[in-house]
Amino acid sequence: MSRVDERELESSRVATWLRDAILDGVRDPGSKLIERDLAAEFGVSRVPVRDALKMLDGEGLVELRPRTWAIVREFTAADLADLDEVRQVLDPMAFRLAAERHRRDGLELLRVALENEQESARVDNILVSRRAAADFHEIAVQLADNQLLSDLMGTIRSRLRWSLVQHDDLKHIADEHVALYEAVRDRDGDRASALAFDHVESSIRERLAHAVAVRAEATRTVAN
Amino acid sequence: MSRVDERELESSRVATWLRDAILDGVRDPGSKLIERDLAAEFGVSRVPVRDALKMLDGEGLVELRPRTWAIVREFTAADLADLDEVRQVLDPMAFRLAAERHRRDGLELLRVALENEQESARVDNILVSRRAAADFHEIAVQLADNQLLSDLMGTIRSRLRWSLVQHDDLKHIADEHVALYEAVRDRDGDRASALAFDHVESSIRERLAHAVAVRAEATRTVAN
DNA sequence: GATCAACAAATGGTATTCCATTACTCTAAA
DNA sequence: TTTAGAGTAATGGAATACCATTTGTTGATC
Repeated sequence: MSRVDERELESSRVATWLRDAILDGVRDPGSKLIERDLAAEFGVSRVPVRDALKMLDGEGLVELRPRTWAIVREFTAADLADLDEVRQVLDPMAFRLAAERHRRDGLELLRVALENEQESARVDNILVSRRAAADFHEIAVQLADNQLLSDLMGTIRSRLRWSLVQHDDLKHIADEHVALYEAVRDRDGDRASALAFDHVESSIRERLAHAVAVRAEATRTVAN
Repeated sequence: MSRVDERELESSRVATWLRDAILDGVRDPGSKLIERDLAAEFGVSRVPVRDALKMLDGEGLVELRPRTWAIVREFTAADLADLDEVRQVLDPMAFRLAAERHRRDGLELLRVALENEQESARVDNILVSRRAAADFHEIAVQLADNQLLSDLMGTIRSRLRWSLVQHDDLKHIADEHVALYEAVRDRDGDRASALAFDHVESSIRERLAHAVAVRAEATRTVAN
């Protein structure tokens, strides 16, 4: 039942394994990623590991320097700011197009994801809610029906997932998603676009508040 | 003098070779890319060829299906439309940020690229002018000082280069670049953004006109 | 004549091996 | 004690070999 799909490539499995390890914090930013070690650890040869590292490099999760070991990408505040700026143009575009172009079955998928998100946010199931929120975004991008946009979003997906760990006002996010859904459903591109912009702005504000809270907590701890 | 840099990776050289072959039309869209053949043709083993195909897959120039041969990506009208839509949000963003953040030495680079473009457009040097126009865009993206934006633009650079082959009103492009440069120089983000949007729109119109002209020509030829 | 099955050829995925380059360490000299 | 340098270990890049999967073709059957 839970047996792995033999058709999936080893390199993809290694990539998934490594990606989760990095995003779950098992591998520290800046730490070495040595092909031979990873290969031995995962039980494959170096070739699929190389391929996997290439993929993660494309996603921006690892830094692949020529002729020396790769390292886990260190995300800085500047990286987060860059991501926010890009989202501020791509998310409105995605939701505008989704509103203008969605078909009935696609809208239904969006609705289901939204319901999952609301329900899990209501009962404070952080992991499921985060996942559903990510699904909501992803489905909206699909509805936009622009393959290049989907590809670009795919390359920043891991970064996004990483940035989401930074804050967690799930109910607030779910509420904004409700408004976004309604704009898409009503085929109101302008409203969807504006809401998406606001959504990014509010997530930026929330992250800042979160960072301040963490810093205050740290200061308090030091003081004691 | 023109001796190759031995420090550059073999895979990068293969990628450059293949990329140029595809963009120059030496390899037809849809044609097979067989690792063994490419390796023999370029005189290396399959390994760097595999790596190169991975890179070009990331750039959207080749389609890499699992367990069977890769093919040269076939660009459709839909692909061009997708590219235009993405440019309509990323280009304004890039020029707005470039206007707001540029430093003196960066602006100087932009000015030099612009002068090259104007001069070569004046004497109808198509190749140099296209190259300079591409440089102008690329430098502007650098001035925007957003690493993620640079990366995303990098992934669509090959597509852009491909789409540029479709039209060639060089002087018109150069004129619009002059206006863009002035907005950037004046640190007028709003104007730069609006001009960039118009710039994309006019390039879309021009391509359409070009396509219509080509089709009319074809019809005339058939009629004779 | 069309269709499907089986076999053969071709192809990409992976493992193994070797090599050039890089990073580390230890020693000796200032 | 610090620093420069040589020697050594470690690492990624590339070549080669082998295997599983896919594709193309041929022939038999309906």
